[in-house]
Amino acid sequence: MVTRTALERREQARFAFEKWLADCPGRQLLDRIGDRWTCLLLRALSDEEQRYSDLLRRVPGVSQKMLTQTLRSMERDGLVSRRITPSVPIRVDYELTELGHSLLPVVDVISAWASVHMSEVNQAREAYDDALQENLEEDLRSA
Amino acid sequence: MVTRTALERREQARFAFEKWLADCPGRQLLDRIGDRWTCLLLRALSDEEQRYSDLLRRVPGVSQKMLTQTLRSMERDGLVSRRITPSVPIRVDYELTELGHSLLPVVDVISAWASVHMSEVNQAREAYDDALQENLEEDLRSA
DNA sequence: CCGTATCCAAAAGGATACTG
DNA sequence: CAGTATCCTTTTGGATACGG
Repeated sequence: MVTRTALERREQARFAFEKWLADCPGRQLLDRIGDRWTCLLLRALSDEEQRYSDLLRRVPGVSQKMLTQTLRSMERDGLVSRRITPSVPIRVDYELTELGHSLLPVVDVISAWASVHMSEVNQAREAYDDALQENLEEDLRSA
Repeated sequence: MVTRTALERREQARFAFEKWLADCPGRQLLDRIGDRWTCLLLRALSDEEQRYSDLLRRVPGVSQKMLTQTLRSMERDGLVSRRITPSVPIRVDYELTELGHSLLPVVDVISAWASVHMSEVNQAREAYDDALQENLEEDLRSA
């Protein structure tokens, strides 16, 4: 019989769960587009290919590090293609692949829901925070 | 003339950008559903209301802390409603609001794209990593 | 021009123990 | 039963400096 400590069993269970989670396709996609820049880059590249320096200017606030990192992982996942022109100075263009294009409708659906309903969310948020505030003050008075 | 240091100007620019980013509805929604548990909970609650302890069991791997935290922020944002039955022992049920329900088609679109295309993404990923590995070995040989 | 490398701060999230 | 509180690790992403 194999002896296992509680820790080992937990590690094992956790590993199995992580595996299950990684297999859930929707979760994987959210890991992919849920970060700070991927969606913005998809949009920035939706119409035409762009060179690195243009993206750096067109996407407000992105740092060189994050631009490179995000573009690399998008390339790795087959969402963009990277074309190098070894001129002087060097020029690199990024373009959405077919797979990348197929993702645009999805982000459109997300944006559409957001532009319709996000105000409701923000209202709910304010109402919730106000109510919380009231309760706090009430607690203070009764104390 | 107002004198400002470079640091102040950067802070200012950054603040303005954060504001712009916060105003982008799509980005806000991704911040909302892009976390580890929100989508899973939306699905778990899609059919019928569930009590806290059921959710804890039905959603594999979620901790008490994250369940409570996620449920709270969903409630704050008007996606779920919370009903307390002060019996002994106490009972708390969570139910999707109308707003929460309206989000289900969105996560369906995400899941749909994922179940169709995620295998392509994984293939691209492997191909990319393999190519990278080949290059590494080549570099070693030439060294 | 197009990156890489390094360091660092903030945030997310898990483990565990405790409470009304 | 339904949480809170605390501690800790991991991940994310920004700032800065340097390189081909």
